[in-house]
Amino acid sequence: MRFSDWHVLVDNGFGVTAEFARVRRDILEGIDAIRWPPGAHDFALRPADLRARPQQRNGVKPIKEAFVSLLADRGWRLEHDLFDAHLTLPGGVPFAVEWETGNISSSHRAMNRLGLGMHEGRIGGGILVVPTRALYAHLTDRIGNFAELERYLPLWERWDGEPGFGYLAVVTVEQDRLDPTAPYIPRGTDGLALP
Amino acid sequence: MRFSDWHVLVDNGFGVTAEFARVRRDILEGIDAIRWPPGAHDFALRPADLRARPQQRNGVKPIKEAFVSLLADRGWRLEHDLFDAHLTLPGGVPFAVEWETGNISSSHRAMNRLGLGMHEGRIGGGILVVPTRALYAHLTDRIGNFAELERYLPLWERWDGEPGFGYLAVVTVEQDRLDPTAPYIPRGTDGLALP
DNA sequence: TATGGATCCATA
DNA sequence: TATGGATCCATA
Repeated sequence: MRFSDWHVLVDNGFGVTAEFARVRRDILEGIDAIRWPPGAHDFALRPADLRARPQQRNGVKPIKEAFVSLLADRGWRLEHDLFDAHLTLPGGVPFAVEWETGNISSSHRAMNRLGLGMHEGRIGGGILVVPTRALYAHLTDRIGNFAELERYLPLWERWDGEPGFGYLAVVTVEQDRLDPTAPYIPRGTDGLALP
Repeated sequence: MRFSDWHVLVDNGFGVTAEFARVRRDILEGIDAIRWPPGAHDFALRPADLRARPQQRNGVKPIKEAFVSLLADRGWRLEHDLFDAHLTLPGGVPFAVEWETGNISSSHRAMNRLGLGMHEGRIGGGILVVPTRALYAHLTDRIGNFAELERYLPLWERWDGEPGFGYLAVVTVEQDRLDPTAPYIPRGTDGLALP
């Protein structure tokens, strides 16, 4: 999958550290590891067909697996009840990453969760990964997406400079290309996994 | 329906004004106007049956109708693309109310929407109405509820004292009583519901 | 029981 | 097309 943009909302200086360089590299490599169809060398998505009845769209559940998997390989801890993944940095401060392909409203909760984590001193910073609008158009309806989150960014940028709020960014991802011959990513509980 | 609690998160002094007294009265009367079954003198809810397959629960869509209707009668404006209802106060500042029976994550978005409205100066304050956990237990699964929102309140209380942030509260509501002989509130066909 | 999510609906 | 919502799912 293709990394699109990195929107920094809060940065107390962490963004220029070596620790950050490592976080950034892990996340970019995690995004790059996402492939479709299984075994492909990139992420080629079958376009949604909104005229079909019922509409044909790609499901989202399997998408993040390769991402989370790579982070785990890189030493990140996966604890579903906290954040998708977090890494304890040399200074002893956990840094969290949330991959958000739930409903757009769930992205609001994820941002608030990162904010609360910083407010309570449980994490020093975090990143939310969401689809661009161009990717969103082909996935399950109403999935989190940057375009819709964008007008709320000023609310979260207010945290910049507050004690405990070390770093916060929204990272966007997109398909490498559309391919009408690719299979749709299965939806629902049929349990398909990316390799 | 029964008013349960009024949790004030932000108050720049609005809470002691005559305008606030009017807002409060309208909201309390709006809550009181919610009845079940239709035509009843109170809100008597059939208990959810979580052992049945599929689970039997009450839908939420019709619940807020009487509330919103009463506010409209009291001069509040209903504009679905902004807030459920808002009232322009003598000072010229709109005050917003959101009735939240969407998913709990949608309650996070609603709080952020109120915050953004104050940040941008479009409203002077707002109120979010959500079910208590006791009401939540009998409604569509994962509906917004106070218990689950509670740990995030410190995040929104941080807005207190900030310019533009006049007033913010979370108001909770609950059934008057459970009644096994009452009909279930009908559900829609959203999400994964079978048609 | 508790929490994060995934999916489809309604309407402007 | 855009936004808020409503409904079940998976799993600890």
